Amino acid sequence: MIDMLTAAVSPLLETEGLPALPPSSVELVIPKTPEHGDYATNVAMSLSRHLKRKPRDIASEVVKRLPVADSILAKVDIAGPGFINLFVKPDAWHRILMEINQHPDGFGRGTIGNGKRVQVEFVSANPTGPLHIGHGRGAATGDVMANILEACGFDVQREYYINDAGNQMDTLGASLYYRYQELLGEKIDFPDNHYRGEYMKELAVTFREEAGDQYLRKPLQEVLPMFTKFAADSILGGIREDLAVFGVSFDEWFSERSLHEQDAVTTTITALRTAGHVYDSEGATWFRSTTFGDEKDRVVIRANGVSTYFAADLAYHKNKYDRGFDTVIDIWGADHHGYVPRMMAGVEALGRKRTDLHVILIQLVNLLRGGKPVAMSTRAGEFVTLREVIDEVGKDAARYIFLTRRSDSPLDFDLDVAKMQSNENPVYYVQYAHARLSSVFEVAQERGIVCGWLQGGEPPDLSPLRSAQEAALMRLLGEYPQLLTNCARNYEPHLIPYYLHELVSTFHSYYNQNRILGEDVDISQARLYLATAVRNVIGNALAILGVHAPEKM
RNA sequence: GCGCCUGUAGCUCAGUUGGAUAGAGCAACGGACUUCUAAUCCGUGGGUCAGGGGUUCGAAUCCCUUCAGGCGCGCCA
Repeated sequence: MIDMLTAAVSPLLETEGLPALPPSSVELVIPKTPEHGDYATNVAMSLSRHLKRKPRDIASEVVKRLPVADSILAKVDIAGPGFINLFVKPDAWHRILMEINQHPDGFGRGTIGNGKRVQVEFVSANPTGPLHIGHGRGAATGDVMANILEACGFDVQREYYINDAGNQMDTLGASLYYRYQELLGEKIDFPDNHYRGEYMKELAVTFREEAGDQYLRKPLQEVLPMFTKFAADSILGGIREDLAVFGVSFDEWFSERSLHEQDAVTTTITALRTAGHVYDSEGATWFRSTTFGDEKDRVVIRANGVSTYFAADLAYHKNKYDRGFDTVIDIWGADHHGYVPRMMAGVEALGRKRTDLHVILIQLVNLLRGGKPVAMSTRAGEFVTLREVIDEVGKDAARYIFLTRRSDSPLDFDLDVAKMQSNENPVYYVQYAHARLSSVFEVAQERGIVCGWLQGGEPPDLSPLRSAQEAALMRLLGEYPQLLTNCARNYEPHLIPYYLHELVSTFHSYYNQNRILGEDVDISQARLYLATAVRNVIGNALAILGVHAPEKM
């Protein structure tokens, strides 16, 4: 459709001596009211400024060049200030159905990625405690973003960055050490700035089971590395397990420590120094991030000779690009937003474009129960873990709810609503439609109705699909590929739940008013074919969300 | 003090990147199961798009400003 319009408009532009249209300026919109056609475009109006002509005149020029006669267009109108309204022949909708049902898994898969290599780095929680609910939102967003990019033809890698360097690791090891001593009856004044969560006590019990009492009263310095390793390994193991239960897996678990071990931090700083982006001052080494728009320069090596976390992050991002990724997506908590400008500056200093890095910020999750906030105190080490949430409401509901908001706006997550098997819960609404559709085919089979296309046979005669409701349904189905492209281009996975809701609601309405398995064989066949397509697209979209599409509920 | 984000129906939020009469869900009220799943559907009410100014054919969307809320501003990670 877009190609056709562009083809009609371009010659007009050439005669006026103007450059060809950028593709984005020919936009097809689905109007709100049916009188405005199946599609509409505002090209005429956006051109009017360049051409210095009235929009309606341009519109009629464009319309004259549209190949109405032998195309999928039934009618073209000019309306309002210069909208071009396009009415599509039913055949066009039928073609969409065939496209879907002949390649159910391929439908919606696009090629805009063109095999470009993209890395999505997400969760990356410090291995100092179990994942909490906020990490869950990041996990769902990252995983689905990766699914979307894959569907759009990108070559995607999922990575978890393990912050296993720095003094927080020593703190972790010491925390375990103190809990262990406590367990063996020592009187310990547990230090304030250490990890005091309940999980640390449990870890001490496990440690004792494996190591016995041999470390009782041993000096901390002597045994710390072992305690640190044990704690980090166990906690990371738990994180992996929780993520697996949540349906999230990674291609690569990248250790921060490995960067230090390869001297990557030093190498990166040297490279930046050679390029003139690093200087010494006040005994420290600085990265001149102000060159690239940051508000002040940043220390990379402190006066005491120790490199900063940011220095490691520079090395890490250099490493990512060295591994051949064209684009890198980082998913961070929104409280890190102040960190974005310096990271962008770093990326540019490393010789990449700003657009080679995209940071998705994840806002807070407010956990509610029955509309009331669940008290969470990180200071006391008490928080609701991701695992507890999954165990209570299930993976599907959790994933879906995490994705029903734009990631940069805060999310209220009500445990009671997520569990509710009712219309208050958006997950069931969508899943129910899939189950309902599945059930139709089951009944069809019981009645001996043959759906040949399901076994690779020809589609039935689709001409009975003529009603406005059917057209609306088919148009929505046809929108799905465009939706995925939008999600990928704007890094916005939340559009999928909204799309699904609209598709499913249109279907439920249709289902209530029309009998799919009716008296008339031809109508039944055509409607079953439509139902097949609806089920395919719902299943497809749910698969991208990582939410189960049930046959029965 | 500076910076980023947010402000849309009673509540929670969308709004296709500047388009036509601003949309959903929940909550409220009234209806629909002898039928392929009522976890559904149909209908009703509900708005100064935080306020003000500007840009233009056209603004919830872009610019300026005021107000309100959240977050961030370390040689921490």
